[in-house]
Amino acid sequence: MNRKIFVSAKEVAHRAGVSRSAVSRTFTPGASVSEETRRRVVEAAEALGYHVNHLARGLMRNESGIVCLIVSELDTPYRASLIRALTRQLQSASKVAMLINTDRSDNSVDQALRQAISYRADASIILSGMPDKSITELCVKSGQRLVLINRDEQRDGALRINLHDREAARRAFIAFLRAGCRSFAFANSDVGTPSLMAREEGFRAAGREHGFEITIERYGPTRYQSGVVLAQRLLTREARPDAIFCANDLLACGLMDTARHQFRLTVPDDLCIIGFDDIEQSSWSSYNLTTFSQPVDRIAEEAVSWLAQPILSDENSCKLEAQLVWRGSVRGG
Amino acid sequence: MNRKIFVSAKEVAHRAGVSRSAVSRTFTPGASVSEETRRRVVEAAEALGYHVNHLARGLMRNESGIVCLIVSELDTPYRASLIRALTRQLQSASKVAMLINTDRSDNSVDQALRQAISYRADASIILSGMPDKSITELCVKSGQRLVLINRDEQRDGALRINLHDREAARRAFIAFLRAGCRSFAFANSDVGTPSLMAREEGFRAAGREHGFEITIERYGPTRYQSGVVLAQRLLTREARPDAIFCANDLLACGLMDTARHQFRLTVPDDLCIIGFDDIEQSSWSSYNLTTFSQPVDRIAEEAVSWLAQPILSDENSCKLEAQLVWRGSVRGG
DNA sequence: TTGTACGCGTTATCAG
DNA sequence: CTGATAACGCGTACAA
Repeated sequence: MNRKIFVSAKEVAHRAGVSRSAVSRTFTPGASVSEETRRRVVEAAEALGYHVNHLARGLMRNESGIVCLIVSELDTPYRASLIRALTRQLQSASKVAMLINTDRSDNSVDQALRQAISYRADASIILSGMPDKSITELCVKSGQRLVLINRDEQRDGALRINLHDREAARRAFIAFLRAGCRSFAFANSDVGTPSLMAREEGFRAAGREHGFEITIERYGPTRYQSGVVLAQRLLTREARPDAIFCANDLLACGLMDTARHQFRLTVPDDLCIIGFDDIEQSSWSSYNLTTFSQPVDRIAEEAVSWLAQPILSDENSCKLEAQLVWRGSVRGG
Repeated sequence: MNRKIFVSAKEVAHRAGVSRSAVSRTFTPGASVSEETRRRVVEAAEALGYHVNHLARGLMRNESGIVCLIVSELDTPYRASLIRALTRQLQSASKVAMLINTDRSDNSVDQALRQAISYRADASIILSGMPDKSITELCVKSGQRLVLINRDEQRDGALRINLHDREAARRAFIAFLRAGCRSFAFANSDVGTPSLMAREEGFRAAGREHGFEITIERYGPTRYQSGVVLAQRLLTREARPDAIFCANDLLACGLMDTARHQFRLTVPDDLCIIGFDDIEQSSWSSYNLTTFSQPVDRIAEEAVSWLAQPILSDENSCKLEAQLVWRGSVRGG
């Protein structure tokens, strides 16, 4: 089981009739080796099936090439597409992703970061939860880079990537208003993530400014089933809303399905809906959901390019815009 | 950028006033250390923020604890849920997942396996594509474990996990027959993965046995949009099918949406549909799709528990059943 | 139980 | 350009 017998540089050197250093240099970009030596080394390596030991190299160079992705509920469409974008970008930057699955508890995020430290990861990217301050400080002090995506809290030395959630919420309200809606609601989970709350507050604020009170309902995790429950709560109210902004697309799908199949409402005639994330399902013709797109490629790009740069300042924040994707769940457009 | 300053066992030893091996023993389960020494070491480690260097440990023990997950299109619902199940199981087994994203080319799978070798991964789990035989042989020879999920090809020393695709296809046909369908079609992508082809052939064979000729259509990647195209091709035929078995749920969703919204058909009255995978969306009320469930937890369990066992034989194959999940897209039930 | 000494596979350094 | 040698941080055989 633990009897692994990988071929080492020593064996390659022996076969090629050169020193170990020559082998090392052959596989180190920018090192000076004669064409002849390189040829012989490469030939021997090929024949033996030699591959540089990244564990040992990382030990020496003090740079493992590993970047930890810390995430919960990674089977959720938005998370999955973000992970895909990140792994791709990391690979182009000659890094490799280590994936750590957490549950919603902050404790498990701490545990994940310890794992990252143990593997001497060059960086950690946190997509879910929020680790304890002491642990992030340890990371930064140890020279590990830290990226926080859609987590709002401030952490010295970390890069924070966020969306303009409030602005988006405001635009959602305006869109509803233009569609002639007069009774507004916000459907949220009870998770309370900063970005989710920012959408809620932005929407409420926009309503207030125009003299409307927003009905707010929160329930469960940020998933389809919660959307079902939220629909049942919101659509049985005395003053039934004719416009619902959902904290994300999964909630919106659940809510839309329930509005149609259980309450026999027509979208967008009886009810306008806007979501958030622009997951693939939102473009499916059963939903055709107007929503805000998370620029996952941009997010991944920002994160990875920041990792490649030398550290500039303690306070590093990156705000990206969420673009409104017009589809058929809002009148007008 | 590469100035990392993690605390080492040496520093902990110094602070605790013991030797470096005492520190090592403290963090090695089953080693003999006195209670007093352990206490002092742990205290010092805590204060300094020490974490065992898994790179160095892996180098010594010849066991990195890393397991590579090689996958393409990881933002697809089925893949994402499988990855989630695998990472969870791996973590419970004190292993960690390294995620490598490939495109559909076999070349990129080879590249991924080289990466796995470089990091001295204890094992590689392949979810997409098929690597070259020479490379898999190198893995096995080097003592790296290999798991192939839903890839049919035979590889010495590797564990193959497969589903009873043919059986499932047969049951799908019987279900259609009982529902009173008389004109059958199979909607496939043109990817040609063994498991996809097995479903196609199993369905065709079942049809033949009952004296029916199956219409087969193939198009594009195994995704929603291909389902749209397949619907357009199948539903404009002179003899329109009243039963379509789709190679997977994504195709089924695209096909169902198109049948309803573009062709104004009612499911299951005008058209019965069965999918494969039981992705979350299939249970959404817009689809309510009858389908076969991929037992992702079982698959992950089989894979990870095999990794923990000593190698038993060269030929290791595991066949799992795909359970039929009855919903509303087939009459009767 | 504890400490010393060595080896794991690399790369960086330095003399040739 | 090349080869010898010293690290890197850890586990462990061995002696105390």
